[in-house]
Amino acid sequence: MAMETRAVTARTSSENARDIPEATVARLPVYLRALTTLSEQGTSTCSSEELAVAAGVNSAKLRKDLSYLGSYGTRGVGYDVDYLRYQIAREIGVTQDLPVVIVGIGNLGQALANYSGFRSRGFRVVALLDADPARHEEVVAGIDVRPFADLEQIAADHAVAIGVIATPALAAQDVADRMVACGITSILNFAPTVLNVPEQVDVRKVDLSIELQILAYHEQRKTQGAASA
Amino acid sequence: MAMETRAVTARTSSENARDIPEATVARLPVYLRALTTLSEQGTSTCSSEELAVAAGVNSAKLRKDLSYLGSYGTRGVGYDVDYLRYQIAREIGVTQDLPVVIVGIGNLGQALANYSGFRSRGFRVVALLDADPARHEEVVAGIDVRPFADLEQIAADHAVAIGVIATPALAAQDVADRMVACGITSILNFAPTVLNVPEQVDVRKVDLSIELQILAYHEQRKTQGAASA
DNA sequence: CTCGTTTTGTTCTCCCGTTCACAAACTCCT
DNA sequence: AGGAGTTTGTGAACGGGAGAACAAAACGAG
Repeated sequence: MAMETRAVTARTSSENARDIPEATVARLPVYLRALTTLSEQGTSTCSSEELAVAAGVNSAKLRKDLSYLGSYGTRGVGYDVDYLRYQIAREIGVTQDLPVVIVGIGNLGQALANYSGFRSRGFRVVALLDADPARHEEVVAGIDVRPFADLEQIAADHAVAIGVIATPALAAQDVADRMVACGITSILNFAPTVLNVPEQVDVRKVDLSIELQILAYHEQRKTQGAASA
Repeated sequence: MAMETRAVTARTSSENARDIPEATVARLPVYLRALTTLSEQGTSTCSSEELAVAAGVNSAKLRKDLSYLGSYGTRGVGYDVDYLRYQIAREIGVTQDLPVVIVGIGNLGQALANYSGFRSRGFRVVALLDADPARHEEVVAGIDVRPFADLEQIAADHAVAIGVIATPALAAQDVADRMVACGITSILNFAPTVLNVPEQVDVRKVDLSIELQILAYHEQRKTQGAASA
């Protein structure tokens, strides 16, 4: 317990594994994307200011974020785009493709299966699962839709650690339980439900109507202000 | 400029419009959803502890969040589910449906158009737009797909304030510019790009591969730790 | 070789958000 | 009517992140 607060600073032989603030971790993928774009445009070097603009953040914040990874820049010059890109990809852990399963092949699940960004950004969809037998005939994005019962076999075969839930809200908790039982330790949840999982399992949720409602709140504030003016 | 920092605390006659912390605003929709679920289960009253569990947050945080809206609970008793639900919906501004346009009717756009959660949570999709003429024949979710050029007309007819971008990354900035020109002041962006908009326009972004990459980072940390143990 | 310029890496300060802990307030039972 | 038991609402301490500002380091000109 009390030990853990110190234990995280204890280093393995790699010495590379410092703990990176959560806010920084959430921005690293944004930097990675911006660097990829710069690289595709033929830029080989960039300053923190340029990269910050491309990523939509403050340059001081960008430099501080990068400093948690190490000193990969050159003072007076800037950063080598491809080198920094590789270092960030390595830090995130997407230098080779990670296997992912998608459960729930409705409209959203199909959209996710067809999303090319997964493949190009370090992930490989190894299976599509659905509880509805009527869907097991289908092929989506070149992948057979298989029964949900196959989850255990597939997870074991491909060493899957990441699962995506795109089912209706009512099914989501059951799916999550089965995923956890299969050894999946990271879940991306699109169903509008709070998932109950063991502490060691990471869950991130994406809720479309929540995002819209946040916008609606600010929208209301704006128009209210305009009405009184 | 400098005036604005004080201006927000100036109250209109309603006196209800204090400024709510951004972190709280982001959680209000979660509480709203939890209250709806409780209401559908026939629960008429709940304590902060019960609601906190349903929403997946700490009960102290929940109470503090609600305190920004006013005192809608009863000490020693708890909260009236339907009453609190209405108060939160009113604060967010979703007591009546808000019109929304979706641009980009690919896989993701179709999934969004078919998503029933929009309608049930305070939004109404009034138009689907796509730049590809081949799609203008189609009907998705009972709504005609129309040319992107119709945006201005539709935005004016329905007083649309919220736009959803589900186009490829390259088109997103152009779409955003056109939306802003049409008077849209809130944008939900699914394209993997940083959007450049005037300060008064709110943008929220949802990036699927970024979410996965954040999970990948923690996944890597977990398995690295396991390897050394 | 030295000086000026550029840009990184880091320190310091401030602010927002979270959490604890407790007083105020309401209900119910006797 | 009064006291015991709950539960809300909030004051205060705490931790983390954001941004400004600066020192250290690299490069280039002369």
